[in-house]
Formats: sequence, structure tokens, C-alpha cells
Amino acid sequence: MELSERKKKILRAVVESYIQTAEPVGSKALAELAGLKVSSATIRNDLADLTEQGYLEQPHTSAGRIPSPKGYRLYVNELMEEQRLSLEETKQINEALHLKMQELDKVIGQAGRMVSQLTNYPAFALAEGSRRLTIKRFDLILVDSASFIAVVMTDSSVVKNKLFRLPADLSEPQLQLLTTLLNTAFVGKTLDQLTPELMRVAEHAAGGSYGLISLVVSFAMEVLDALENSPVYTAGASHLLDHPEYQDVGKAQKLMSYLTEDRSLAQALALPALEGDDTKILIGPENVADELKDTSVVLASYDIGDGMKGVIGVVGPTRMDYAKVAAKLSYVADGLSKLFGQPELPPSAPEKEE
Amino acid sequence: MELSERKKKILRAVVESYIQTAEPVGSKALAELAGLKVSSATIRNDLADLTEQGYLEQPHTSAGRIPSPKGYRLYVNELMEEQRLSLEETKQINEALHLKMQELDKVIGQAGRMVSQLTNYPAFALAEGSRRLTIKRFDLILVDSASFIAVVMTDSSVVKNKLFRLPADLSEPQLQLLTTLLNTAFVGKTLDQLTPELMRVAEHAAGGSYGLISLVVSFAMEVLDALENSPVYTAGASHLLDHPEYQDVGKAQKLMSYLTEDRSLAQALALPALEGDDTKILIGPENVADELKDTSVVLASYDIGDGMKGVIGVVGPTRMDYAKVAAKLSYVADGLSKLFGQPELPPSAPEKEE
DNA sequence: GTTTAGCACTCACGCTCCCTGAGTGCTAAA
DNA sequence: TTTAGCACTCAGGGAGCGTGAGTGCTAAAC
Repeated sequence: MELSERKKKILRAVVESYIQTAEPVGSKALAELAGLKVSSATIRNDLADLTEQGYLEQPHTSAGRIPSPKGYRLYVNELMEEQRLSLEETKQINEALHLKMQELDKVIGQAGRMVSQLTNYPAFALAEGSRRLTIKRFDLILVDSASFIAVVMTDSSVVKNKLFRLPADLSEPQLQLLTTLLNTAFVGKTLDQLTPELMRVAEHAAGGSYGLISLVVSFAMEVLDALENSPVYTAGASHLLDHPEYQDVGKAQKLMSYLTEDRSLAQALALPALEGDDTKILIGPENVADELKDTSVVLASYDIGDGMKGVIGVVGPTRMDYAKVAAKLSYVADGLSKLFGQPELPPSAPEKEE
Repeated sequence: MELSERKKKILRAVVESYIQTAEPVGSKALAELAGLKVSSATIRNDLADLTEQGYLEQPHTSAGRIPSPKGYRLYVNELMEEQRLSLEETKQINEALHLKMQELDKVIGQAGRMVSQLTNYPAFALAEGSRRLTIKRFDLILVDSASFIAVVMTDSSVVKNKLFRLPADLSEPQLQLLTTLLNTAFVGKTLDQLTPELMRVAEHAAGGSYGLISLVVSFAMEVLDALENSPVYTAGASHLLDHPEYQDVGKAQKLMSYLTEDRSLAQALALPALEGDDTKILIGPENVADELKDTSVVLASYDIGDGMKGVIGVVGPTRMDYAKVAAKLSYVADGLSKLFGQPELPPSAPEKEE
């Protein structure tokens, strides 16, 4: 059954007032607040209906109403107005987006911290590849006769390196040979194609070179593994305590440790975002994880390029300023997409063309 | 004035009981608890003396005594017995110490997380170089005609790389030239010796190569800067809420945001450790930062090698199990020192000598 | 001089009781 | 269908009170 216009107006007013004050809203307050020209008694009747239909809840008989998850859902779907960010807000975000382009994981972590700061809620960030990665090329750099640097580059254009120190001597030609071998045998293989047998064969071809092949390939595997299973970064957990719903230390404690410790589980919470494209809002019981049953999550995803997607999100009480948070989040996500889209030649030093 | 044996025993009993229970300790409880063969009345007299001398405090007239910072200090200096870790505990730590050798900053962050988990207090970790770093060598790897990888290695043997994409063509000989130039002009220079003039000169020598020199050197400077001013990693802030002294959300909130946000200030808190060698304990007002006035900090430092030192520490209420925490911390620090001391050939793959 | 027993005193904590006021649901009139 | 009126409910806050742990002091015992 479709709600009447007035009831929608009332529901919306309840939600917005409750978001602001965290106090149950009464009929009298609503009569004055919303542009309704009816008396509090009328509103009371409507409130009773809305409560019966499950959109509102009553903490106790003699208190006002608060929105139920169902109420929030309706609000988010139909009643909420897209929040436009103020000039100041966009400026603030734009400034924050001027992050130094560093290694991918650092940037992701920074994005999380930024979002947390912008919204005053705990935030998390993660990246996920939609496909299996492979190594595109290997390079070995001789440092001195007892050490060399291995540089590997994935097909997603991430480059990682590691310094190896050896117990024995090493020469340039040897290294050349190894490089060639690596580049023939191990390029273009996904993580589980890099089998021990493959290594043994290559090792054999290399002759007696102290298992260097395995050493470098193990490193490459670590790199692939780290990229494919990159962790979830969380930031600003302490912001939880800003909000009255977490004055109860026990509650705060539970949620907080879920957010900061349980990294593997935290991943579950972002999966929904990887399907759709734009901003997603998950309200209370809509979350799969039990720990988030009275918590809401707002998610936005962005494009990293090379088949990778990033997700940033914010966690907070169901009484959350969805409009504002969603607006900020999607603005940030857009910004990040653009950032990753542009070529690597950084804006920091293009003016060197004298 | 030196305290009598009995008074010391009493003080110690008060501290240890309070550390366990977080409840003020009364004379009767003490009479039974400590191996003192005197009555509660006698103890009351001693307690009164200890209170007068500032070692103990009384929350209110009809409550027992709790240790003052001065009392904790005496306890830590003279009365505390070195805690020996149980077999299980050392085993647990040893297992945790098997961290994958990754990039330095990752390892440091992990160490912090580990310590927090071991002690159930928030922990932080940082690294600090005692000297100015320089770049030891540059390598450029041509990927294709429009991109190359720059690899820089510092004199502390840290290697970093970055992929550059270019708007224009590039050839192997060009790159060779650039490499030589970089290795002659910019090696061995500290951050502030890498002046714009130096770059301009080198740029000139390189001819028209799109400011590539500056690009790479800027990257090198970023690397040096990041290493010299590496951030403070904090972990497990939510553990604060485990302890009754932070049931007051306001307090917890304050300290927590100090720990997690205010990274620059958090550095101040670790400086003391960089002077001495072994474990350091800072009790309440001994801390410089105002936010830590009723908080204690336990610090341990370890050797990273190449002139770098690491510090790990733990933050908690003054009622902290100093003996245990200090023992764990110094055990971990020792472990880390050893870990960094050993050659890079990792223990993970030495068995490849078929 | 030190230790002990005894005793009066203090005061946080938890309990109940009570009042207040916001907010409700219902009824009857407009 | 809306409104005014009214009785009812109930959380929250304050006052008052009893309890008990713990104290300081005094006077006797060692």
C-alpha cells in the first residue's frame, strides 16, 4: 500500500530530525517543524499508522518515534534529497585528493583516512582485482658481487623490488642468464601456475646457482599474492565514540574490534559494492555480518585501472546522515577514479621544460 | 628518607593488588595478602605514612589506597621483580616474530600490531634514522618506448622503485646516458644537497630529455624524505576500552584520537627511547604530552641496522602491569634486533640445495 | 618504641520512592 | 477527516536512607 503524501512528509521529517538530534521525535515537534498545516493530533494518528506498518519504532510508550531500518530504507530510496556539497566542502575534498602518488596500497590507506576525516565516521578502504594477475617482466640488477636487486612488474603495471644478499659470489653474465630464464619461464603465469615443478626445471637449466630462481620466483609469488589478497585498511575507528549510540563502551568496543582487528571479515562487508557501480547504502539488518546488525554502511567504488577496483566505505550508526555521507563518498570516489585514470607523469613536476 | 622494609613490602603489595583488581586496597586485605605478620592496625599506620610521603593516594576518606605516580615509580625502580615470561608466552612471541620480511615500513607496522595483541594495550611503532640518508645508486629499466622503471637504492640498503610513463619516445642509449648522469651527479648526496641548481646542471648535460632527470631525482627525494620522516604506526587503540579506567567515553575518546590521529605529536612520545638503550617506562606526569598525563608508556628500542633504530611501545593506564609488559616488550625488541641483524637470505627458502 | 585491639566516624554506593513532564491513545465534537 | 480535550504511561532525575568497607585515633599490651 502506497503511503499518502502527508505520511511521507512526516516520515521524512522524523528521519531528518532524528538524524540531527538522536532524540525520539514527538507529534508536537513535528507539527511545528514540518510545513504541515495540521494539528499534532492528526499527526499522532499518522504516526500510529506508520508505526503499525513498521516504518517507525517507539523506544517506550511515552516517548516519541524513531525510524526503523525499514523507515530508513524508504527514506533513502524515495524521500531523501540528493545532497549537494557546499563549495567549501568540495574544496576541502579536492585539496585532500591531492595525495602524492605513491605505491598503490599507501594511496588506498590514505583515501580511507581522508574519508574518515571528512565524514567523522570510521572508514575503510580496499582494492580488489577482478582477474588473476601475472608477472610481466623480471629484471635483476647486480649491486655487488654478493647482492642483487630483483625487480618484478605485474601485468597490472605494479612494480615491486627486493634486495637479496647472497652467501656467495655472483657475476654479471650469470645474472643475465638468470634474467633471461626468468623472463622465458615465468612470465604470464598466474599464481597457481607457478608450480614447484616449473621452478625445479628452471633451476636445473640455470645450473648450480644456489636456488636463486626459486628465491626470485618466491618473491614474485608473494607480490602476486599480496596484490590479489590485499588487506582492508581501516581508519578513524575512534570516531565511533563521537556518536551517542556508542556511549555504551561495550557496544563501541565490540564494533571497534570488529573493524580494526577482524580484517578478513571486514572484507565481506565491501563485497556488495563490487557488483554495482555507484554508491550503495546498507542499513542495519541488511548487513550480512552479525556485528553490523545495528550499523549502517555506505559504500562507493572507483576504478583503479588495469582490472582493479577500489572500494571506500564508511561505517556508522543507522542514524547516519546518509545524504551527506553518500554525496561526499561518491565525490571522493569520482575523484579517485580520475586520479587513477590520468597518466603517470605527475602534476607535481611538469613545469620543467625550460 | 629510606623506607623501612615493611613499608616497601606494603607498597609493593598495594601496587600489585591494584594492578590486578583496579580497586583501592584496604588495610585488612593487605594484612591477609602480603606475608606480613602484623595486624591491620599496624598496616594502617604505615599506610598513613606512605600516603603522607606521597607514595599512595586516597580516592576518598573511606576508601582504600591506590598508588600515586611516585609510588609506581618507586615500585618500578626498586620493588618490581623482573617478570620471567612463561614458556607459552615466549613461544607465542616467537611465532609472531616469524613475520615475512617485506618492506621495512610494513614490518614495523606489523610489529606494532603484534605488540598490541600480546599486551592488550594500544601500541605504536616507528623507525628513526640517526643520520642523514643518501642515494647509493640509480638504475633505469626500459619497459617500452614510452615507459621506464626507476630503481633507487639508499645507502641504508633500502630499495624503492617507480614506474614512469612518458608522453614521448625513449631509447635504450638515452636511458643509459641518463643513468650514468644520475649516478655521477646525485649519488651520495643528502636530501638538502639535492638542490634545484644541481638538477638544472644535470638536466642541461642530458640535453633535451623532457626533464627526466628532475623527475627521477624528485622521486629519489621523496624516498629519502619518507625514510627520514617515517610515520608513527599505531595499532589496537580499541584495547583502551578493555580497561576500566577508560569506561568514561570522553577520556577514551580523547586519548584515542591523540593516538590515532595526531601522528606528529605521537612522535614526541617515543623520543625518550631513542636515547637510552633498553626498556624505558614513563609514568603519568613524567610524559611530556599533556594528553598522556594520566597514562603510562612503556618503550623498547631495537636495532634495524644501517644506522636506523626502531622503537616499539605500549600505552595504557598508569595501573599497568609494568613487569609483564616490559618483559614482553624487551623480548620482542630483542627478537626484532636479531631479525634485522641476520642476512637477507630468508629462512623461508634455504632448503633448495638439491 | 612498636604493635595491637577497640571504637567512633566518614562516605561512596546502591536502593527505593516520588515527582515531573513529554508524549501517547482514545473519545467526542466540529 | 480533522481537531480539541483528557486520562494514562513511563523514563529520567533527585532526595533520602541504610549498608559496609575502610579509616584515624586512643589506650592498653608487648
